[in-house]
Amino acid sequence: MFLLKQLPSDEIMSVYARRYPQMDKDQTRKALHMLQTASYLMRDLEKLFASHGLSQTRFLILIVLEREGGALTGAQVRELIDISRPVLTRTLQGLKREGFVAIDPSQEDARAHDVRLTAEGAKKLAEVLPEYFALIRNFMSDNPSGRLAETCSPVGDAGMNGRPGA
Amino acid sequence: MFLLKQLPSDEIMSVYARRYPQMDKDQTRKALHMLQTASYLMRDLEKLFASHGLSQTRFLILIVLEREGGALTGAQVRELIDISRPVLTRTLQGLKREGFVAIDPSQEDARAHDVRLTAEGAKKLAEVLPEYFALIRNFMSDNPSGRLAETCSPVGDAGMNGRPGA
DNA sequence: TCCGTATTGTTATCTAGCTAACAATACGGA
DNA sequence: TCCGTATTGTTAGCTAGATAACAATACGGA
Repeated sequence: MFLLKQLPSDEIMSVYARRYPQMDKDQTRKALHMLQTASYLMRDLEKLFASHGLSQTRFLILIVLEREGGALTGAQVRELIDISRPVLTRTLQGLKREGFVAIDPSQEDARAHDVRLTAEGAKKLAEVLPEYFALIRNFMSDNPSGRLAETCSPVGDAGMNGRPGA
Repeated sequence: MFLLKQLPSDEIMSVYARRYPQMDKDQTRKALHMLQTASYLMRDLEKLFASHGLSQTRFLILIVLEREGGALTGAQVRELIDISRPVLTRTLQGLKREGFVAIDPSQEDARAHDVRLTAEGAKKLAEVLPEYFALIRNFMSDNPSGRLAETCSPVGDAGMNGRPGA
């Protein structure tokens, strides 16, 4: 997460540009703005997920299980989602405990487990997805992607979660 | 962090668009791509910071202290960086322990502390910033901001950190 | 003045990511 | 065959976020 409330002013950027020749002022401005915008969106999404007893990672796992249809082994899940093995283990155990996925020993490989979405898990997804898409739509219309590479507005301590540009 | 390796195909997006009328296909695609790109950049930055004994938050604190010149109280730091008070406390204690900031009781307010950058802290910034700007420049030229709202390339398990589009 | 409320910073405790180290299993070449 | 190496998943222990609850201090109106 990158939660600098106010991105560096043009003046400050120029100081750094002079001091560090490897800096590209325009690209840096775009990158910082992207980091900031994405961080706010991630935080909003995490909040939505949390209100449904999920998290970004839990949600992603359910989504890819639904997307792939049948069962996946842990290793296959990790080909789709870039998380460490321990995080996958822990997250799957939680999802299983709450009934959103079923985990059985794999037939082909005694080391592996087959993971699949339960009816409960599909229900949970169906419950979250409408709000998920609505959140993204609202966020993106408040933070138009044109602005995504443009603005660098000094804002003071604006309202709306103290979020600049929201 | 949002580390879905392969964003949903256009076909899958269409399925969801049909099922959930509140979804805006194009905005959703842009949002997911931004989340993915920003997550990879954040991870690269964290790695860079870690190699210098810093973290995103530690770095941001040092940067705003340098930017503001003089001393700031904790509350003032939190007007600039959107983190919780406990995180600020803990992070400042670490930075103090390692000599990057000095913390003294505030003259005007017995509750508050004045935080300022030490020479060590400034030196650390000067050591990290060239690599920081170089990383951003390289990242942005590998992930052009045009593509930032465009692509949705199915990629398989590409090399380069398994990162699609890098 | 002085009491209620707000602010500042800290502690305790939770979640969620990571790496390192490990056991169990699979696989392939001598 | 069978031994060295890969892979799969787990455990232990770290860092870094978050909230809730708290003590100390500030401040403002009765």
